[in-house]
Amino acid sequence: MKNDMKQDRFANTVVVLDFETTGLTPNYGDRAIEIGAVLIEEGRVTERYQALMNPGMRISSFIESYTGITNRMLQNAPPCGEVMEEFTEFIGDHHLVAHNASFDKRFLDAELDLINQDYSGEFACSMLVARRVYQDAPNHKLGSLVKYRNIPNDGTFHRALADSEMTAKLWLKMLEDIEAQYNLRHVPFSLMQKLSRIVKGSVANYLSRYNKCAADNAG
DNA sequence: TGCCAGGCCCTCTTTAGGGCCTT
Repeated sequence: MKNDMKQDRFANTVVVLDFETTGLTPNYGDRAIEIGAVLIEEGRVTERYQALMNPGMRISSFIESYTGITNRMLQNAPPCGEVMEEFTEFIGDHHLVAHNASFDKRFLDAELDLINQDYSGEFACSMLVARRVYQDAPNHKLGSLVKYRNIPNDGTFHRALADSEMTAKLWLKMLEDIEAQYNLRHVPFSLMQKLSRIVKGSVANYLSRYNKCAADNAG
């Protein structure tokens, strides 16, 4: 715990990303059709990235209706490889956040594999943290959590940049809520990763120990 | 056109099953 606190005391810069895709799994040939991402630095969004990409196949009517992204819109979009090449520059070596991160990580890994690219940051999942921190929420879908915490939004959902902006606001709200509720000055990325993994009901216990450790370090 | 997954978590559990969440 002490090492975590030293390691990233000042490293809360993260890229929050969201993919729109042709389906649920790259293992069955699904591809990314849109990437949206924002960079959070010092508790605010400082940069944005959004791009449609042509997956080389027609997308289903379900996806057209779910995302509002049509085959026509993708017709003249650059190919996935071209966009992902550019996107790797955006993410750099930052840590990464996504809502249900295992989904976005699978697509990021699959698309980057195809162009022999990689990334060095670690993932954290806003959904898993929210399940711990907002146990009274009706459910932990992104839209529900945005409503639950009264996070301002323009009503756009299931588009990559809008969802990544929403996830970023949720992430910042969770940091704020955790800091206020557990009297913490700073909640580093690694602590958010840990919170998503501890068993239900032990958030308070874990943070109380974390607080004591912080006090010992200060002393 | 319609289908497909996987990690996490809870419980009526651990030699398992099913819901949640993402598109």
